[in-house]
Amino acid sequence: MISMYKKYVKILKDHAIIITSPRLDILKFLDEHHTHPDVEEIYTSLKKKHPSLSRTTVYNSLEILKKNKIIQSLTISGSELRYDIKEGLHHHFLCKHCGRIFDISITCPNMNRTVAGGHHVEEVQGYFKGICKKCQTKEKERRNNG
Amino acid sequence: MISMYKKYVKILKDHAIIITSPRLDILKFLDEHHTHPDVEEIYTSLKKKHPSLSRTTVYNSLEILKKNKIIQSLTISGSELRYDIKEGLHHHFLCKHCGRIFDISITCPNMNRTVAGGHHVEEVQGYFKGICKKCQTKEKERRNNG
DNA sequence: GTGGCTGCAAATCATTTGCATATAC
DNA sequence: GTATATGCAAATGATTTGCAGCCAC
Repeated sequence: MISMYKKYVKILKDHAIIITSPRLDILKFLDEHHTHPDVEEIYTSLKKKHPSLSRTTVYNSLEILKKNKIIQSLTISGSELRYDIKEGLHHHFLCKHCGRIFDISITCPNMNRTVAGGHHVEEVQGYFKGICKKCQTKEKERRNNG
Repeated sequence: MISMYKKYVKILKDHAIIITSPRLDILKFLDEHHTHPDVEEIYTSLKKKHPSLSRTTVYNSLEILKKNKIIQSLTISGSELRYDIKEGLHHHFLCKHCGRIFDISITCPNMNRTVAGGHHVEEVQGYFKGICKKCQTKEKERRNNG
């Protein structure tokens, strides 16, 4: 049981972060759900197993993981923050129809630059918005059948 | 006096948007302040000339200008929305030190694509974060003098 | 043992909503 | 004249803060 968490214990240890179950659970959740969940989704899902969990702890835990660059937050939705395990450089696509966020592997030489307009760049996020593959297909089917 | 607004009257007319003073004022403000202000800054500034102005109207006006693609909103700050007159494709840089947002003229062939990962792209925003030119200079001076 | 975390309740901040009045066309 | 915009106050929703008790080290 505990061994399932070995991977996440190591990540926290490597960053000298105190090991607590909320932190392990959140890390595990983000590692297993690459759907860019918001705080509410994470909270609701983990609350089932750990009824004493509070939203505050979710906020705090996400914050410390973010400060240690283990995860990142996305502002692409415009309302709530969404979270993502940081693995390799990738960008994001938001479907205006279904609201889902997808990883995009487009790379851009200019987007990896550490200097832009004379400013020192530490982070880059590319946000793409439109209609996702699945919603386009559904729309076509709707037109053909209707 | 009114002639100062001719340019903005035309923009609204061209988009078949009803002409009202809050809309003209907001458009003028954004055209003259390329600082990516938030609602509060716009509201506070215009309230001086038009004390009856309400925040709701600022929100409503920005919304209709955005729907007509005359302006765009940025989520780069992570808390409040910031607004920008839409003139040519450009991206944005947020200084983590002073909080200012700068336009970045970096272009990227891949970022203009209308298809990404099979999804249909309608909008693209590139967000860069780090330390701006001015804050870097200040920091250097501080080190040299201190 | 103790500093750092957790969890609750209350506070805050940006934004939205409902509705009466005013205004553009 | 009528549809639409404005402005106020109240509601909502995400996030933050203050603080008491608990747990990892």
